[in-house]
Amino acid sequence: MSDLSIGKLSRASGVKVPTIRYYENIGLLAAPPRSEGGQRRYDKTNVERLRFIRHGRALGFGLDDLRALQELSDRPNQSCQRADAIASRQLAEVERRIAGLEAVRVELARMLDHCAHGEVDQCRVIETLSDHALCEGDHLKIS
Amino acid sequence: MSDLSIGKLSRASGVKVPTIRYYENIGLLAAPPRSEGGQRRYDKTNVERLRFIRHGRALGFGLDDLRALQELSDRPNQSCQRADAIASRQLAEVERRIAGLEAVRVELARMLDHCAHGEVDQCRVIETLSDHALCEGDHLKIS
DNA sequence: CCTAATCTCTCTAGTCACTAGAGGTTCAAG
DNA sequence: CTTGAACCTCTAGTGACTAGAGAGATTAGG
Repeated sequence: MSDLSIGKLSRASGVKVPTIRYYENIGLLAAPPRSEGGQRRYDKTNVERLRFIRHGRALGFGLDDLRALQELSDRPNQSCQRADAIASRQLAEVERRIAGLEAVRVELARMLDHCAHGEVDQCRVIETLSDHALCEGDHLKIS
Repeated sequence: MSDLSIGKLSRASGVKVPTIRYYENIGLLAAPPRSEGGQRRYDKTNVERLRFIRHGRALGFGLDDLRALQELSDRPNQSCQRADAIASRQLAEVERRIAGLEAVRVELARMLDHCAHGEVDQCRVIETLSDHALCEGDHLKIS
């Protein structure tokens, strides 16, 4: 019930209208019923669903991961094997990212501090970023 | 000096061969001199440069940011204003990401724990990700 | 010096996750 | 019942690559 147009769904979920249609296209969001004239009519469950996607995306999950996670939540009472696989893969990835971001956070903070009373040649971001030390956890997305 | 082929540069920097050519195409890496037969010949400074790009990318900087940062490092002794702007924007973004990932890390860990002896309906990752509380810092890339 | 294996060249097209625009139709407020 | 906002489909463009075809260059071994 509560019959939302795509525009209202967009405002409620924070996902842009064309993006919602795109998600439908690629099968990430189920095609909703249509009005007489052919316009999409959603119910509130879609708001939840899109928020989930939005936050997941913002945190770096791929659409495939989100699709998998959604499927799991659609039929619970299954054995957890698949969920477990997805989750532990994601956990490792998330931890790796946190570590990398933490390193950069420190460096950016230092840079801002130096910059507050100096010149660019005080800034170590470039050095820091070309530093080979960062390569340890080098199963990065970027080859 | 030290005359690297594109393949050697690739191995030394960790950036794939086609990606190096792509960076040249879009003007992120200067076009190097060529051999008699027309092959690219690099020197060691390019290794540094590509490492910088690689790490920056892996940590979420866009190519435009990296281009800007590079330009700054090419002519230091400038005022730090621009570098500062880039850096503080990135710092805010990085901190926001860390916070979000931290929340997800906790949820994934809990999920794995539940999954260890249970069913999918115990899993709260989806709830967590659709939670509106995450919306506070809502200047997310994903609109 | 010659050959074979390995690189490298350019170019086009594909990927992911959108985003923008054209050109046309439907809905809902007044 | 009109009018203007919102909706429809479709194609094409974005960023940051990645893959493949087909042709030419380089280098190590014999």
